[in-house]
Amino acid sequence: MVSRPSLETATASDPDHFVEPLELGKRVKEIRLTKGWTLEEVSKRTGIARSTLSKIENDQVSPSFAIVQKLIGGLGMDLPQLFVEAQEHSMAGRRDITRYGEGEPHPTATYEHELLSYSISRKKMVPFKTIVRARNFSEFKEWVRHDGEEFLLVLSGSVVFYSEFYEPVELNEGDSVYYDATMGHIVVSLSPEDAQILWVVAR
Amino acid sequence: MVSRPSLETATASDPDHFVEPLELGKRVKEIRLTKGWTLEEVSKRTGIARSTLSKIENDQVSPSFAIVQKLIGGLGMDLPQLFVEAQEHSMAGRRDITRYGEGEPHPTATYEHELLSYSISRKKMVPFKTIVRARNFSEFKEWVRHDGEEFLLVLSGSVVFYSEFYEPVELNEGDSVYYDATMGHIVVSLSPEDAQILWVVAR
DNA sequence: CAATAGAGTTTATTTTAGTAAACTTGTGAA
DNA sequence: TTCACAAGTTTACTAAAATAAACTCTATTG
Repeated sequence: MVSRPSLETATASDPDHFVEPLELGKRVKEIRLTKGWTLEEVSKRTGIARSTLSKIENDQVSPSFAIVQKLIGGLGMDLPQLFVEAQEHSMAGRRDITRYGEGEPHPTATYEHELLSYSISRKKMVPFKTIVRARNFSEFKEWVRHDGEEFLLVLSGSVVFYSEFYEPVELNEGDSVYYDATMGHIVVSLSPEDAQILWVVAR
Repeated sequence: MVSRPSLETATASDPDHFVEPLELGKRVKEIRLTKGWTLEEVSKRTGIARSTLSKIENDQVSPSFAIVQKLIGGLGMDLPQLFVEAQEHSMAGRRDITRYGEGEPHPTATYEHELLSYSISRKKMVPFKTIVRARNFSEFKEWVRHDGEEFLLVLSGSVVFYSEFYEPVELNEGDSVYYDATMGHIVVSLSPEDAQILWVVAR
């Protein structure tokens, strides 16, 4: 038999377009073994030949997208799961306390932010308390706008919440609003003292 | 020339393993045009032949995973982006105000929850205010435990925050804690009046 | 209105993925 | 030990993807 080049060889011969192999095979095998399935069982579930599955697990082929889709169906997982590294979540069993007034300060011209739980990175939410210095819509050059969703709770004082597609609305102590942060949004104080709010952002 | 079956035909002949085609081609073309690139430019960037790109965009082939990886690199996108339907996020341009005391009540023996922003579903975070009725660790049968991460802010009164892997800690008004919610966690009031806290959960 | 060139498609061919069947390896029963 | 067979790998082959080159279509220019 004429030996065919292995995947590795083929890839190495084309270094310009080498991409992190993503260890697809390893990942698939891992999932299969976790569920205690044999190649034959996965073959029945997916309609992919046993031999093909073996090659995929050993990185002897670069499966076509059609095959990858069958795999996903058969292994009962969604696409991101297959590729995104089995990232043990960074929060595992952790907690982070922030005492009153001891957050990380982030002052700006219009807002005075105090970042809470700043010692844990890579978390799903970012909570911060903000003293709203701004009194006027015009103090902002532009709508504030960013990815994700935002929750706002008025802790003290009262504010006006401006948002791109809605009329401005007054919010008093204890009122809250949940909104799409890609929509322009701006908050100004209405009370004599600067209002204080809690903000939580999630991407 | 002998005509070869189209992708559609091939798929249709194997209905058992038919999966949503995911309109990969459409998606790739969309991205390419957005960036104002020609097939030739993408070819140079990815190392994939112009003809192959054309076929991918027109769903005439089911590209191999190696090709998909090159595509991702060349188009400057990550994998999920390529596959996850350009899902208009459900929050698009929306906001939801909850006035003080007007959330959706959810009383339990130990906690009295008031769900905020309950009219928007499928959001990234779930915020609620809770009056902590419990005074004692023993009022709970089991650790409370669920997926995701949780942020807690004490709005009034003082509490003790018990968590599975840490010593109990006293939290007073304005203190906050961010933690992994899969770790057992329980809160009890310490002050004469029931403490009130804000909770935000993200999955 | 040729002639040229840019962008995309199709053809013809090579290369690689996908499969059935043969083979290997390991395990346990008789 | 030998037989059976179950799980996985490799072989030999077929089907399909990947490519270069030829082609089509538009738009532009002299």
